[in-house]
Amino acid sequence: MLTACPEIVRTASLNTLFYDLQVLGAARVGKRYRADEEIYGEGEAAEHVFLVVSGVVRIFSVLEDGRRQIHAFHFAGDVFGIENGPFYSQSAEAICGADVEIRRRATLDAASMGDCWTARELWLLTSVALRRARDHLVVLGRKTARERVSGFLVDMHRQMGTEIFDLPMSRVDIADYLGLTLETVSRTFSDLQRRGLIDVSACRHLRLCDVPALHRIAGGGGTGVRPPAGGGADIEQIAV
Amino acid sequence: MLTACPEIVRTASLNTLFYDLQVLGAARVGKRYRADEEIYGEGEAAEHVFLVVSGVVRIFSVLEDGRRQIHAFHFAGDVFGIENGPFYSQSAEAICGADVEIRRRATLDAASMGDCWTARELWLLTSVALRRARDHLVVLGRKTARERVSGFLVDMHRQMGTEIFDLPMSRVDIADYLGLTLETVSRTFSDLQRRGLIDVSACRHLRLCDVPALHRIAGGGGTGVRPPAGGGADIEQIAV
DNA sequence: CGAAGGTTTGAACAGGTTCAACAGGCGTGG
DNA sequence: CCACGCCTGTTGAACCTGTTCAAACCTTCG
Repeated sequence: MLTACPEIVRTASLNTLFYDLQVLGAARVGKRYRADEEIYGEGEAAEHVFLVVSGVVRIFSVLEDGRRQIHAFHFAGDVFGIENGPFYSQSAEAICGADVEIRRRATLDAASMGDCWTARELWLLTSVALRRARDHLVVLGRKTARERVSGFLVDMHRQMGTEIFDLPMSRVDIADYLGLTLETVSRTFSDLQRRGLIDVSACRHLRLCDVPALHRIAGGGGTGVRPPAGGGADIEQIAV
Repeated sequence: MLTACPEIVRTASLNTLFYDLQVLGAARVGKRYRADEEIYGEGEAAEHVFLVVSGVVRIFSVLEDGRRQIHAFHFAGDVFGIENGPFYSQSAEAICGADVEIRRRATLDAASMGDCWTARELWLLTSVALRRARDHLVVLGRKTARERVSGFLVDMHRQMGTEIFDLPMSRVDIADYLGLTLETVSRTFSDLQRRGLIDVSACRHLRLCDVPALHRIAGGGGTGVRPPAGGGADIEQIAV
């Protein structure tokens, strides 16, 4: 830990990849984005990678007729914008005011060519994104509105670390993330409140009164089925 | 190209990663799976990686109550079963009789530690899987039954390379892949046939009469929106 | 204080599901 | 060789979840 470089330490605590780049002497650029400001658009040349320092970022695709699917929300410490091909395959926008560290992708590419550790770090980040995307596939393909919203709240709880928190995103964002309409999301919130599972004091301000119950409603494990503790050779008997 | 080792050449034509492992002297194991046979189950120790040589494999998750979501179908030349963590996060089964090459994951791990090229190959494979998963997210989250089925047929067309082909998977598999019920898939097939877009002679045997129309119905690009040819700085104006 | 955007709620509607019956193909066995 | 049964797929009808359209309700910010 290089105490001579406090900025490095701060970044290091957020993400290993950016720490590596720091050590390798990559030029450091930070930028503040305002709410709803575009960070990059689908199809643009993928020349940078990003690290959320504060705030929240949404990654999404839009169809010709305007239908939008949000793939992921990224919070402080999350890296996004890693691409293997020449173009960004999704768009990214800040949801609220957000500080973002930016690095040249060329630097990263070069680093990963010469340093297996960096290459494996890239792989790890992509693997985690893939696992999440597949969990999300199960949600969008097979879960009901109530299950989706409950699972989303459990995820937010895990992210925030507390039962009481403010949602950084609007009902529309949640709807576009969960493959629903904003009305259905709103109705489901009201329903969960009526059942005493949550407490919506100011539409963005939530209190989860019964996380285990929400977890149960979400079905399985927040999103998708997690492997049971302690190996799983006996799982074969459960599988269809 | 080592003509002295014909097996290597064959494998090389299918996949770079497995070729690398071959060169590195990894023990070669192949296995034939029967239809519906499990290859691995979610939660099992992830000790192998697989390459489809012939046949088709489905990757999926199952919820407690039996709801199933198929994440992907893998055809000849596709690698599957690559995991970053200790356990498989999905299950895999052969859809029809399938020949599969199997390699020890430990070998791959060792290779990727010492050889950046292998590490980057792993990253590439995971990146492609991620891009596909995200395209699939848009389909499951935002598309209608007709769009899903049309997009699926276009994808199969791309995979098979011809307008006439046999579907390797059942209606249930297609439904679980597209987040629909088998009845809806069947009805949509009938509907597309009535409109003269496809010709279903024997329930598995298809002829796509109008691929461009199917592509159009699918909305955007088979699945998801592909970047336009030749850069895309001007895309910013299209993005929401 | 007033306007504007985000949210809630209501009522009608529709796409897809569910349950159920039927059809066709294929392998088995008489 | 044909009959039977099983499995897969198709079709029908009722139903339901979530959507759509519309109005009212905050609440926040200028």
